[in-house]
Amino acid sequence: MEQIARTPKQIGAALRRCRRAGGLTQAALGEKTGLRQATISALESGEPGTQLRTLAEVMATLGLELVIRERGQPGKDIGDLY
Amino acid sequence: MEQIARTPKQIGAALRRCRRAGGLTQAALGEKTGLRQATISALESGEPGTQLRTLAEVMATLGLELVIRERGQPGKDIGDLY
DNA sequence: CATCAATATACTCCGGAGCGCATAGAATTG
DNA sequence: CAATTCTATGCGCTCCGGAGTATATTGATG
Repeated sequence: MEQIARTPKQIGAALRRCRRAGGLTQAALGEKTGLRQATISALESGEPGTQLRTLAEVMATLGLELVIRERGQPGKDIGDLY
Repeated sequence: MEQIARTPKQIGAALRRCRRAGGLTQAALGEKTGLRQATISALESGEPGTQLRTLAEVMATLGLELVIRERGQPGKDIGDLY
């Protein structure tokens, strides 16, 4: 499941889906990452002030990585979008 | 060119390559984004405290997007096919 | 419905980001 | 080399994230 994001809101939404896919609650993820549940909530809600450290911590714990690429590259992933 | 990143440092390094690929200086990117050149510098250096708003602003200006996916999906990555 | 789990909000405190501004240091070029 | 461009760093300032803690609000579930 590759999720595309360009804004903090989209990033947060994607992370939320990944967390839920792993059957975790915000509190549980907070435990694993050493972050407060409220911080997870803010991140997933797309608070633009959230720090990269928080994003990285959550991604690492959820086993995720980022691909940085130019916009609208119609690769094969297009199919995964719909 | 798809760049993979898991840490603020790797994110910053990737953005730096993208900026340079576009022939921009930090100052020029700062102009376009409304961010200080020092802020661009910090982001590219991988300061973990950098905010998502800064990342998003820079990505938008450079015409980039993120793909959030699970770590290490070797075969699925068709990016290196062309 | 009632209840319990999950998520969002609120408060104070502290630290650090990003601002304007300025400059030091590094890299590039002639 | 020197000269110029680019990048990193410093200071004072304001603002807000995240910690700790607690409580609302929302969402599932029986």
